[in-house]
Amino acid sequence: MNKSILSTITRAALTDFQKAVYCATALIPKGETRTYAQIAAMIGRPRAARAVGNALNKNPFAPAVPCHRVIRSSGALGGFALGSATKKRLLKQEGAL
DNA sequence: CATTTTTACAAAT
DNA sequence: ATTTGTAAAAATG
Repeated sequence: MNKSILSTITRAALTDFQKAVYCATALIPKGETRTYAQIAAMIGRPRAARAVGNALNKNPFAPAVPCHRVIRSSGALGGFALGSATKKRLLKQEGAL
């Protein structure tokens, strides 16, 4: 309903946490990868790896932030809005894999 | 504004 | 592989 849309727009303003996540993710050097835990630790929330993934998922700067460089500690690519296949391909292209 | 649900994680079992 | 713990946003009321 309209209420949901309004709620989304109201919260569309980036929070400090989101800003930190996008910044840290954008700082990842090309050809390297970071785990969600590393990003979380970088921004001061070492226990918020999950929240980091959440922020990247909503990532309003889709092409601005290299979310494809962020993977899980287990080595899994995690998820990707454009599909895990695309993410894997991008990492391979950069030489991260 | 408070409460509940969901989530692209991580560590332990 | 399954369970538990943690953190934040979106949805719901």
